[in-house]
Amino acid sequence: MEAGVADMLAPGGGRTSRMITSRDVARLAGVSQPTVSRALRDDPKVSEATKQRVREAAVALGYAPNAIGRALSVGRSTRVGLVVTDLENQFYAHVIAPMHHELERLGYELVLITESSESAPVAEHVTAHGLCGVVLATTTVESLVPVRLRDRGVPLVYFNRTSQSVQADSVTVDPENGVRELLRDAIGMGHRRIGAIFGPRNTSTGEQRENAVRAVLDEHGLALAHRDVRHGSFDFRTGHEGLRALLDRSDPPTLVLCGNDVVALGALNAAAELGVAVPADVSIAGFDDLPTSSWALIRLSTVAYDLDEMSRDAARLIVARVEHPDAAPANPVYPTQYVARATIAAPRG
Amino acid sequence: MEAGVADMLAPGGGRTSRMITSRDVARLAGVSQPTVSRALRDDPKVSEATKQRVREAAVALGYAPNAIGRALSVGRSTRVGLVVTDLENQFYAHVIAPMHHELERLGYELVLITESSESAPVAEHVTAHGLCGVVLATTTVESLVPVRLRDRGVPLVYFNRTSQSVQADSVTVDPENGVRELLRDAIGMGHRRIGAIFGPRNTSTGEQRENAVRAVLDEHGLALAHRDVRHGSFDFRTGHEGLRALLDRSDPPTLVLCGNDVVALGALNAAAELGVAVPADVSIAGFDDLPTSSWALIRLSTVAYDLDEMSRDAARLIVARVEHPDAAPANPVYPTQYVARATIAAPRG
DNA sequence: GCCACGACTGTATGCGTATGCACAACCCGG
DNA sequence: CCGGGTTGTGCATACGCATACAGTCGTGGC
Repeated sequence: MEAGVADMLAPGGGRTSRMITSRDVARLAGVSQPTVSRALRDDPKVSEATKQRVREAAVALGYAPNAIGRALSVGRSTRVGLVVTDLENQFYAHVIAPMHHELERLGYELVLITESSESAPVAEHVTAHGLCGVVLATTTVESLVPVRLRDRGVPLVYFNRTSQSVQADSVTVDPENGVRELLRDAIGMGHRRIGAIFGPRNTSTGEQRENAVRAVLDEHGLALAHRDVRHGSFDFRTGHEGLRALLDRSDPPTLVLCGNDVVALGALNAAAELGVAVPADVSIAGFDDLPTSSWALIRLSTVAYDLDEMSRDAARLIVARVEHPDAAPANPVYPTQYVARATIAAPRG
Repeated sequence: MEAGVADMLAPGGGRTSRMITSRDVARLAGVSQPTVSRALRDDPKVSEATKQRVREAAVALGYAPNAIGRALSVGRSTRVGLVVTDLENQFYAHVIAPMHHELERLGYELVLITESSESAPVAEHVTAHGLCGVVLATTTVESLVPVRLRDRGVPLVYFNRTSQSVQADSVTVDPENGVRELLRDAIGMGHRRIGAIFGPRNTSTGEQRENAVRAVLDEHGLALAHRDVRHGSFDFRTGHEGLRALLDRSDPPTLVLCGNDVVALGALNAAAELGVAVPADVSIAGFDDLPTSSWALIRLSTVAYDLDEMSRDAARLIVARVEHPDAAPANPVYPTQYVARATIAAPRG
């Protein structure tokens, strides 16, 4: 709280001191600036003795090469953008963390971009921020963002999305196995009246999960009643409002499938507010298996896949694409499994 | 799934096309490059007519000024680093989101830095990434990071931390009021045996909250028994293991205060696993009031403050410091209130 | 013993933008 | 009608780094 001690430096808040450049290192090492550049990048054309001298000088001065200068010089940066909708959404935390880590390991940086309603800005971010590539974790099917990017020749990878119009690397999950296991279990328990709170209709992830559910139900001779399905965003509120709407009727579904775990968490909490017991009165299922879903207070039955690996792979793919623009696109698909916990049980009666 | 349609572009993955520069715009608008630069930055020395022409040309070409070039030219970037420990920690999601948004609004970018165990890298990140300033949301009291940064003249703001040695802007919360309200309530309900799972001993936030608790307890003639207090990180695991340890005894505390909400969530879930009822068997309190804490399934009684505003202010402060290095430091403090929910009730017996 | 060649290192230059300065055009008052 | 000021624009250059190219050695082969 108290300031007290007279600090020994200038009082006025530090003027930002001049940067230490490769030229400073060059002067100290007694070589030219380009030699420093080459030595520190371990160019074989520089003698070992010189490298040693340069390295010592660099350490002595606390020199670190300036990424700005380098980016300008080589014509591209080492910064990849990650486009998301909502940074507060739990889901994204678990893609940002591994992706950030992997990119750092590869010598790249992660730049967060939140997609505002308009589509133009995203493409401009790229030039403005000098991005070398973009991971799209949010685009709706008909979005113009990917075509804009492709038009500008910006390397691109889809995260949990695909597109017919723009061919590119992608990482996606195949919901089928998990959904099949889940429904086999649930239907075996006696669930017939099944509802759903799906994600956005205009995203390939949303569509894909919805299609998987409908297909598997069909195999069992079941179908979703139109009045038992809701659509919305992949967020808490969608699940929260969605479940209230589904239960606000005389004959609600006995099992509600949610577009993802965050939606399911919204639904779970809505049930708690309504005094509706889960799974005694309704069963609820999620998709993603976020860490929160395994909490003792939650115990959400859900469809799991390796989100960490998927996020790291996305990082690897965008880097590979940036460094080898002409390589064949890679489109790994991650399998899913059903994780049975405590939110699905046999229906009443 | 199928590739099908022959795409009309080159098959080999796009070569990244040449960037559109201010010179291109200049050519199209029939002016010189510097004029473009001035016009787009709305320099009053450029005539309105010229500005108009330049703007049109820029739009026509889809030009966006290149941040790299600009940064190199002006000698500093518009990128501020945020140093955190763990990107998966819920808490940080709620500081990153508002901070990112505010920085963007101010024309700056957010760069995430996870503090690895070593302290040296952070300082090097600054030069390497060309950061113009840093927000430290993680530093332990004795860390060398702030002094290193200050030595290099890097603008700095402490987030939820303070330091005696390095004077700088900061945003901090004052736990006192919230803690006092909480304890008045709890002690009024009959709690006497009170335990705590505090955060790290070597952070000012941890210390400060601990001190506040001890001081207020003292006012009531109470004290923490040494065996009833645990220390750890501000994470789920600390709360989870901490509560198990505290309850693994014949005479456990009736109320456990947690260093923050994430710790409290860990404790809450540990209780659920142990079959210990909250608040019937133990009461539990948090600190931060994260969105999750107000879920119907959680209903955590906690100490609240305006984390959004605090995060935005941190963004504003670092920008102000970067732009006016000699201004007097600002050290806003955010007040706290107790939010009574469902995890604190009168103890048994 | 001379030339060709390899191994290093220095020189010159470019990346995209911003800015100090020079310069041109114009306006207005005297 | 001319000079000084004002306004608008171009020119030259700098930022830090990387790289093509030129140069300088020294060495080995014949």
